[in-house]
Amino acid sequence: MVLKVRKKVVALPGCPMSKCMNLLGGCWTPEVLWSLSEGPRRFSELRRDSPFISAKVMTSRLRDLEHRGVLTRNVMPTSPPTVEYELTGLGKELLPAIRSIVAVGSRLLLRDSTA
Amino acid sequence: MVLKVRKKVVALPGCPMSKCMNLLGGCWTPEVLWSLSEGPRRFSELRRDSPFISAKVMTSRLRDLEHRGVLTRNVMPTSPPTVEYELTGLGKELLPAIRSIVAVGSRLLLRDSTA
DNA sequence: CGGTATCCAACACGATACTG
DNA sequence: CAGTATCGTGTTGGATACCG
Repeated sequence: MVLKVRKKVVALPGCPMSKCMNLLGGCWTPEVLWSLSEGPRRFSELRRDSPFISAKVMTSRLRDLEHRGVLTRNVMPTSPPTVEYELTGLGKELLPAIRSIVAVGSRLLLRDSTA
Repeated sequence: MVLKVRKKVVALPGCPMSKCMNLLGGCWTPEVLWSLSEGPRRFSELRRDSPFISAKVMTSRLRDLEHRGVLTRNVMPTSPPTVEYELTGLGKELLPAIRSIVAVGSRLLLRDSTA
């Protein structure tokens, strides 16, 4: 099992920050979005990107994001079913925030290893 | 009671995003940091900024952020005790990410009202 | 492959009451 | 003013097993 830090995110509707945090505040949500940021990916690819996310949570996160219009789910009618997830315009609008988060995180990591 | 959306944030150590989300992924954490972004504030001021945060959560959030080095807690030896919270350098490093989040959220709100 | 259903335990939150 | 302690509650995520 992976070391985990869990916290809850509660947000107030109508405020900009909440508007955004509602979309990316979910458990593992930023990771999923990040995986999708460079193009469409399949379910199993996403799972490989983030092996520590259980299938249940991955599914629920994807469904959630789909309902919120952040990504689309395309089922290809192949013999072994293939499903592709892709960010929508709305999803892509979230990327700057995610990139900022990653950028800040990277700086913090550097700082740690430097210190 | 306020409409709430709750989600958990689980993060993996060693990855930039987790590094940052660990710091601002907590419940109400972005709101608190945002309140502090323009200068030191007292406990009661913070509570007024975000009336929907219970005292217990506010305290725990502040303690947490203090331990992580995101903010400092200064107790002034006045007769009614006065406590001021202020962002540290680390805390200020998080602001760009928060600003991005707010910026994206604002755009999303506009989009909503326009649509 | 891409899920879904069930069970389960862990938190983390809100409310309340009390303190220096 | 600025908390802390306690209780009760509910959501949520992990694990496991199963399906088209």
